Amino acid sequence: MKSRAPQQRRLQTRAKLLEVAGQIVTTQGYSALRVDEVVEQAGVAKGTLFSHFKDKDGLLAVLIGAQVMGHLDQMEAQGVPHSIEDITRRLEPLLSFIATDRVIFDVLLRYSGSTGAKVDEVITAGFIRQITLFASWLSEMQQMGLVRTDTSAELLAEGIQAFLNHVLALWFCMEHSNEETPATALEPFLQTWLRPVN
Amino acid sequence: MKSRAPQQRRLQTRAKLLEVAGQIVTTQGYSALRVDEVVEQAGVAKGTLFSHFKDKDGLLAVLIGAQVMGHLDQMEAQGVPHSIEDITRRLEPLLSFIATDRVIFDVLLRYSGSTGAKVDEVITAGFIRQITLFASWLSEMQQMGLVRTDTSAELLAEGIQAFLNHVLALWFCMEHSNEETPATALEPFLQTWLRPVN
DNA sequence: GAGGTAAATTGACCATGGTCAATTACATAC
DNA sequence: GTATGTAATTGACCATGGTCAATTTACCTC
Repeated sequence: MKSRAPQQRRLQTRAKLLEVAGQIVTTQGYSALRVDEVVEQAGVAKGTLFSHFKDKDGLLAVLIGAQVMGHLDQMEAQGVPHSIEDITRRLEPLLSFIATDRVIFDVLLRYSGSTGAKVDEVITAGFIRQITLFASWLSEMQQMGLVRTDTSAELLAEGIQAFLNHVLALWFCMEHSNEETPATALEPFLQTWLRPVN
Repeated sequence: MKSRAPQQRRLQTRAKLLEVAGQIVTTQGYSALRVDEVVEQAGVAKGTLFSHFKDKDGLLAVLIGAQVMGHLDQMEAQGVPHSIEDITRRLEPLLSFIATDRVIFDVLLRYSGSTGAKVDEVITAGFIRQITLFASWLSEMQQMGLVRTDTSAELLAEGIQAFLNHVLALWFCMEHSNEETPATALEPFLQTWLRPVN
């Protein structure tokens, strides 16, 4: 059960890997990231990468998690939405980010569950934070009579999550030649899900 | 635009591939299926498999699609549900099937969208049928006052789909040591989503 | 039944993620 | 400083899905 703290060398290696991977991602996109390219540019062996991250998705999860956290910061800073459409507006940047690349969606979905233990993972932490944020919004909006009160804010928050994933899944299956965005597809679901009863 | 009908030889090869693959799946499960094993047991070259199916998922999709169709037959045969809990009961077998293996869920999710064109694919056809079935249930239940009428049956049907995927995604992320099943997790969402408005 | 043509199949080859026994670098005790 | 144990890293190797130019097979026409 005892384990020493990691040495600086290890921290540097990890930082280098993330730096290189981040750079590749920003210039070429998530789906263009190759393990071989990362380790080559980072100047380490392949095995090293996999001693730092469980697998390629684990590396991606850290990068994606950071982006998601940034979006959550933005969302949180804007305060409680004034209406249901306002929720859609708040969600729009995050939705657009995920919609840019299927692998983002895949990684998020894979790590998404775990609304419970194992908070150590970045993605998991992001999801917990997201659900918590939604729930706090909804709780306040319930008190203001803006959303239904016959169901707990937590369940409503989870439902939003479900609809987010739904519209994104559809998004990736379609040719979206039209100007439809995931956010606009989300709106009717949120209305029906959250609108106050009578 | 002209193209001849496939020869018997081709149909036989395809049937053989599906037969072998189906057998492997039933004895070892979907996630244990290997392309090399299939082609070896089918007595054909690797390239042949990929001339019949776009990729490994394409092969899996045919097998999974058949199973899904079977479940839809069952569901349809039972007639319109008498209540919201009844919907959950109808859904339970399908849900359990998907819950047995992550790759089933992944394949279904990948091909799930396409509520539109390209009906040729098995999975797509299954999804369209599923949504249609849900919608017809809900339409009838609306008339009987069993589910809310302030939203179209089609949107409600899509929402059920979203919740199905949601509880399944959670299912695969958790250690389900407890006796919780995807179906029981689904119930509260369906209640909140469908319950008539006062 | 010869020749031509398109369908069907082949299998060597590639791309890519991931493994693990062996090796090197570091820290700590003496 | 030297020994010793552990952390960190290495890179040859493997597993597996997928490609495609070349080859074989079936069909059609004269």
